[in-house]
Amino acid sequence: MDDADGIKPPRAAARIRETARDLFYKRGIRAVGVDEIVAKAGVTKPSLYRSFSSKDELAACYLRDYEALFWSRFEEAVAAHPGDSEAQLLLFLSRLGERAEREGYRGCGLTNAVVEYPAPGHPARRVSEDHKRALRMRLWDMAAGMDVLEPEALADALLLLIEGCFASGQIFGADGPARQVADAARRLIRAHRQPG
Amino acid sequence: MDDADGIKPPRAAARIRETARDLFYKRGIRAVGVDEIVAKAGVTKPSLYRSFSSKDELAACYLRDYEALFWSRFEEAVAAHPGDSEAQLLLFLSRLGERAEREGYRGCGLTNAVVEYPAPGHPARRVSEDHKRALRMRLWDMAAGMDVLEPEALADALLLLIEGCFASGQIFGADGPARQVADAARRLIRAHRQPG
DNA sequence: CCGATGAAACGTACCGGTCAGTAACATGAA
DNA sequence: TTCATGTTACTGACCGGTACGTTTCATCGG
Repeated sequence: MDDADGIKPPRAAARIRETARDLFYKRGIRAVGVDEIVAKAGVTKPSLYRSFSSKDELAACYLRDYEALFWSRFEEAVAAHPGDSEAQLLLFLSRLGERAEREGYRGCGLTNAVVEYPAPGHPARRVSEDHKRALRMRLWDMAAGMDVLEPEALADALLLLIEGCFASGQIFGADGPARQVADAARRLIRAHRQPG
Repeated sequence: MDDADGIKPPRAAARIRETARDLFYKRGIRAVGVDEIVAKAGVTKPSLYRSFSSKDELAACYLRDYEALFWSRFEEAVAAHPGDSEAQLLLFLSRLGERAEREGYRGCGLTNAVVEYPAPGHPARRVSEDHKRALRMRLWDMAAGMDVLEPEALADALLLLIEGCFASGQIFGADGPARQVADAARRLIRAHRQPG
């Protein structure tokens, strides 16, 4: 038995995924080697390559997991204010602003992957780009329900604030600009209810 | 004579700096090895290490060069509208928005370096953090001259837009949210002239 | 003019270590 | 048995970094 409580440890692939998620997020994908992943996961390299065809594929898997986490947070805020897309977004942003000021915050794993892998078509980049396009469309839908004059422009401006929060959070840490994200969004939404 | 036109080619250190700037910006610092830099620069590795104590130091040098380029663009916009900090900033942002949509745009080299090097105290990260703090203070000064109620909050919100433009430009390319940065800033400034 | 000298800049060849990835085989449980 | 996993050892390429020999050239005394 591998565990004193009699609880079976996760299978190798699952342990690798969890470990990769932690290491890739905290230190970056390129900075972490597969040897360290398998060592920290308590598995071996062949086990990794039995479940993932390459490190790039493992990175893509990490990003898909990360995206699922992102949407779960997003939908949680949406569910808290049914039918009120402005309140939904502001709740999401206020929570994001809090997270971005916490120690160890490293921004958005998907955005970071785009920075780490500029080559078009890279598996990791592809996952990230798809996600960002989906987020943009989702914001567009939400902005359309906010009674503003140019919902498309507002949605894009909100996306700029969000990405700015990701970046600023990991640059400045506490007491940085990230805390302004929800307030800035609120003012921006209001401004978009007036012409020009 | 080394050149048919009688023009002496740049010395090794200068060629290395130019080559490193291109490669580091386009592909990322971690992704580029010193072998490739010296090969493309037409020099050899010992020449690199005679001028730079390490790759990290070369990266820091690249970022200092990058910062100089950033400020030159910034001050150019400032000089175009003496005494009008709002016009100064909006000009800078409209130009930034244009650049961010161009092919090959890779965001801000300094922000990218923070993503690539999360470890505190890393030479590259230190240059980037210092720069971002300086930019934040500069924006704070400019916002103070915009006749708004909370210049500090406005400055931080503008910084979020700027960082969002850096990120979105390299994620979406053309027709992305980055083009909204100047317009969003204009609305945000106006919104900060009203209470709440 | 001459050849010697020293210093700076440069290149050849190499170091140990780490990278991602694999082959062959052993173990242990269902 | 079957099947997931671990063990060991390995590959070839690449990593950042360096010991050491070579070229270049200005400056000298004579």
